[in-house]
Amino acid sequence: MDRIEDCISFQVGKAAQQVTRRARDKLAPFGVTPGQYAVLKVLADRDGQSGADLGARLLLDSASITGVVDRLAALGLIERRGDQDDRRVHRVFLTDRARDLQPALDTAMDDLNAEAERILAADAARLRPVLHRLSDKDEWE
Amino acid sequence: MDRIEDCISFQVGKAAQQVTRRARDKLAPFGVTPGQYAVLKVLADRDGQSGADLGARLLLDSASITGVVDRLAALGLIERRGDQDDRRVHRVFLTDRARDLQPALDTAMDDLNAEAERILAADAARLRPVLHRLSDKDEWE
DNA sequence: CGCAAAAATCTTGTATACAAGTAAATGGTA
DNA sequence: TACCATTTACTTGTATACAAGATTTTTGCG
Repeated sequence: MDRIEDCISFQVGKAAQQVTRRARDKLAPFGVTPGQYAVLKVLADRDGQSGADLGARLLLDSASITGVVDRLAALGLIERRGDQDDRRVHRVFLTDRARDLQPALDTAMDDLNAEAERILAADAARLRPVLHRLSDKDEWE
Repeated sequence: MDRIEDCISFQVGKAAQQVTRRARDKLAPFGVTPGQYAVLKVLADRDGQSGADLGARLLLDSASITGVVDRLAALGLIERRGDQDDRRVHRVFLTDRARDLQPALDTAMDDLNAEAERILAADAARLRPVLHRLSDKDEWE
């Protein structure tokens, strides 16, 4: 590899950076970041998940989850409640404010996906499984 | 989009995260991060570039460049020298230590690329132009 | 039962990335 | 020439992401 631009890690990284930047712009009017949106989205699917649940679903370690959940709590979008049976576990619940906000956030992200699909055109269908393979740590040796 | 996993921004982001994690592991024995490697690689191509040059090539803003260059300077891998003609400009030069290190870093990253190509197999050739389109801000409306 | 291993969360420190704003220097123009 | 917009780099503050480690609680095993 002579040029950094030919390095696959650079190429994937820059694509992600650009897409994330777009997501940030789309979500900014609602005061939410892409990472925060991801947590809200997972909780909308099933409320009251633990930090470990969120980390497993979003492929993030416990420190990253703690940070995002802290900020969502400060925004009044989620609440932490201790689990009754296992006192190590803190479960995360959406507030009414988060539930009110959700449709607008989903619309913004649907916009983003539509733009990406337009750019990708016929390659969109092929791209997804490829990205999935790269994301899977078991594929790496 | 019902699930965050179907969101293109999530998929690209997680692929980049995994690849970057691999790059970090490959480069860690040499005390260098992926971002630092990118700057060294660009300087190996042409020494003495300005911060603005580096930012244009690596698609980073001036604050990010300042940070990476600061840390490379602290590691003794680069030196800043003021430009004679334009006193706003600080040019960045590789040290001998960086030049000695470069071949090992390139080998590590070549390894990473080979692994990625193995995972991507027949899709590798198709993936690159697609990522390039996603990275290009002019493609986005 | 009692204790070591494992699990869940949080803390601290490092490295990006970006927004917004500052200061110094340059350049074009009236 | 005087002045203002632009450019370059730096600073500050926010948000990730991860490594490493501390704490609390649970679990499994002898």
